[in-house]
Amino acid sequence: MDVTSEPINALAFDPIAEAQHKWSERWPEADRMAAATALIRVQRIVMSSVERALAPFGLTFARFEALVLLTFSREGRLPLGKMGARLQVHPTSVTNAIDRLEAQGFVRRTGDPNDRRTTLAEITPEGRMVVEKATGAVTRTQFGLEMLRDAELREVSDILFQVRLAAGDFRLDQSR
Amino acid sequence: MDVTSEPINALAFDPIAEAQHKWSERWPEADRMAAATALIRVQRIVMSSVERALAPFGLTFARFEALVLLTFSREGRLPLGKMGARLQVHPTSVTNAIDRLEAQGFVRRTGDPNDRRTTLAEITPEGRMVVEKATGAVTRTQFGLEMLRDAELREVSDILFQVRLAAGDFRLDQSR
DNA sequence: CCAATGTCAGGTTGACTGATATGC
DNA sequence: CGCATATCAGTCTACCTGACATTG
Repeated sequence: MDVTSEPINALAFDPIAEAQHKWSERWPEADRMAAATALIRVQRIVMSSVERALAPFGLTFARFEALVLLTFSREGRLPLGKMGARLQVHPTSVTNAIDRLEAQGFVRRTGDPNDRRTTLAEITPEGRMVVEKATGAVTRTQFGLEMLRDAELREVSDILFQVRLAAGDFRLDQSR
Repeated sequence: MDVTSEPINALAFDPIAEAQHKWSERWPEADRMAAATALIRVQRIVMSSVERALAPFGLTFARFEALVLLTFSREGRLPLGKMGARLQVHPTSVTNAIDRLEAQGFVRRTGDPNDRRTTLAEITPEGRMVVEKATGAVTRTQFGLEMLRDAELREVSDILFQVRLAAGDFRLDQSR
């Protein structure tokens, strides 16, 4: 069952507000707890919206992200290690994702003549076709955020930018 | 469009800002894509902060949430179905989480005399002790959101409240 | 009889650890 | 030699589907 698309059992009140109140009676940082919990819930809403759109194409979010990253690259291919760094996923997860995409015919592994340690993933014409269609489907779901106005989207992005920056999610120097 | 009003050199190296720019050249809803991606990344930051704090206690986030929910209940016990509804997780996930918590001695299953279909999970004294210590550890990590001020936390909670409401995450009526 | 509750079997996914082969 | 790159084996958590027994 899909927890977020069709609520199992809609609650008669906001569970986060309730938890925030009870938390504050015993522990500090209730506001932070509430924000963190809201982030976790909304991430599930977004994920489930996106994955529902991707399922008909045989793609998961992780594999979709990898394909999109390849279409953004200049020549449609990137070293696996670089993909992992950019997508912030574990090296073995990249190997796994590329394994599946290769089995589906959406990418193909190539050797890098300049550095024979590295493996390049290259998007195939089939991969380009599926990413085009899948992106259309994902865009039409609006990522589950159709109720937010531009100003709110920007607000969220701005605040979360600070979190990502402080957490070292990326660097401000030129290392690419 | 700019994601933030932050230093311009930061934008060039923020992978989300970069993706937003490239996305906008080919597809609509780039702002929504950027906000959705930021939500997913920050959720990972929050999760990893919390799970790192919980690991020494043998708890995962899901099991910790279940324990906290039980301490918030009047008598320290709740039907499994109700817990699933409150935590928005799949029934089989509740069964699994309670299985593990029971094996750890933090909860115990009880029958409900009023409705013999339901199973109650009841927190044990050991469960109360571990949740107290674990909550302290989690609170000290500030959920990975230590860089946000109160106004920003509230802003995030308010905007995400709209998302949760529209997604049917809960209902707003006064019946309890 | 039908609905609700919890459980179980079986499968997928993503992430992690530790070890390994290869090449810089 | 140390270090980087990718892979593999094995493990773990969470989640899902479909089925089932029990009870209201």
